[in-house]
Amino acid sequence: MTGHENLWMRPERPARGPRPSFSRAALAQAAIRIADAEGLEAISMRRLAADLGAGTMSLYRYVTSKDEVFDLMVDTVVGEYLPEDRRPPDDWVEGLRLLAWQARRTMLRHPWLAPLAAGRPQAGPNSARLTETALGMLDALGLSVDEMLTLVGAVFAYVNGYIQSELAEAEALRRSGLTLAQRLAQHLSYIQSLIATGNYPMLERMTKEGGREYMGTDDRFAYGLDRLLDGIAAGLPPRGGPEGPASSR
Amino acid sequence: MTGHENLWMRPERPARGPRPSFSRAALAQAAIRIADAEGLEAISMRRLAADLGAGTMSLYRYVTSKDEVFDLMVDTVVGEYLPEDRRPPDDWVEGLRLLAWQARRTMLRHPWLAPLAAGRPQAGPNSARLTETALGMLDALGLSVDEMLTLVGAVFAYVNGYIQSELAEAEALRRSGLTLAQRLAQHLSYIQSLIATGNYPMLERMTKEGGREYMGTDDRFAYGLDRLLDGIAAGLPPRGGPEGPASSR
DNA sequence: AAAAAACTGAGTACGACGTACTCACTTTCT
DNA sequence: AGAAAGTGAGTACGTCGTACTCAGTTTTTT
Repeated sequence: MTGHENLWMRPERPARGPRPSFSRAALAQAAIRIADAEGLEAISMRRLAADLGAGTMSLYRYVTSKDEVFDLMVDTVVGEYLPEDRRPPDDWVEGLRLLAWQARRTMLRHPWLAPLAAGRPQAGPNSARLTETALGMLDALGLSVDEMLTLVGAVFAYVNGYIQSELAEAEALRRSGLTLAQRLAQHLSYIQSLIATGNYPMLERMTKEGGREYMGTDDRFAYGLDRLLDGIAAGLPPRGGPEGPASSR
Repeated sequence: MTGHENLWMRPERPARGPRPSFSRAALAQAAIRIADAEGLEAISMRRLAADLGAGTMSLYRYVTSKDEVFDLMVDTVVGEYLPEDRRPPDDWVEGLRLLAWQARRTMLRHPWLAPLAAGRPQAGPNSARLTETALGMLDALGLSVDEMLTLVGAVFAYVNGYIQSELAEAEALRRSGLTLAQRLAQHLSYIQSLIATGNYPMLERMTKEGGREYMGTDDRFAYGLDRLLDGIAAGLPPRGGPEGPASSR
């Protein structure tokens, strides 16, 4: 019961016995390298062990399940969200915007991250640093901790949601092996068959205006992020007013 | 090349031969029933076939891969987002808010939906109806189709992101087999060990204020959604102004 | 310095998975 | 009526996560 059932509380190195051949960090690095190069599904315990020059089952000395490998990967890479200079912008809006963009850049650099992180609670040291940093930006606003958490939670919900849908599209394209034009044409011909029923006037307009993709995906990301931050800022009390996150709804 | 490589364009029933014992819809229903009761990972082709009273490989007459089963599930359930009355609120903000809440309700009713939908582009008939409905709500605003898509994309990004993080927490709790209190205590003791380093003043404050969970998760969802809709509405041109989604950033 | 305790990494094995392939059979079109 | 084209069942293969065993090594204790 007092045992260390949590990855992050379990000591990396036991009190006695020979020193391990590698470390959790090395394990995470190796896994990240595989996932970056060949995608998440290329990671198997056998493959990972082979890359590390270890026996497959030896990995279970460092980690109790494959899932914990994923935990290590996520927490390691989440560290990249954090700006390198200790003191980010004073303005909290600029601070959160910066964090959001860093998150976006990181998730695009490691396309496996967004789906993986979305499916598990963030619990490692780097996630803690991230939370600490985000809350620190809101310190001067005079909100309760719960209000702050709600606020940054909303921003990260948007960021994760947006990037995931963006990546899902890219992934589907990659897996289909088609060119973008081919895929669009295929999708379009299905849409056309729906339009033929006469029940989809907006989709019909969509195929006619045909611009598509004229606004880059960076701009789309910025649009939603900026609107959300605008809305949050507008809803904050000018000074000690009654309009904090708690009183919404 | 003119072949039907897409699930939705492939005719369900071929021109000749005996009639199938069941339908794609029945397949989707069976899969949804399993996932609702036992989770996504309980779905295997063998299990699905057994539930349908069919041979395992017979499923591949209806679907070319397991992934297409997931496509069917997602599109089927996405249908539940749509309000049953043809004419939703006139106000576009109320319309989108309603859609967002319907999505939330559906995703909570089918906890496997959010992670699954996030990982694949929406391409089926019900997704098309959803897009049609959402765009229809914005018709009177005088935006271009791309601007509309950006707008509703932002809202759905938030909705998906929020619900996924909410479900991830619940899932982790379920899988750990602990009570909420136990899990919180465990998490807390890790946080405490970090705080002991003195580098986490905000987290320290967090443990002290200790309220936690005083704001329900429905309220948190509403907070971000309402702020986002506020921000979008505020950024719209009063009438033909220069401030549409396109000119952001 | 010696003995005991504890951890190491490699190997083997198991059950479950997605799905390719084969084949006797049934339905529908000509 | 015959032929074409579909049907569902069965078997088989390769891969996965991981439980278990065991000889060997390292560290702590006496």
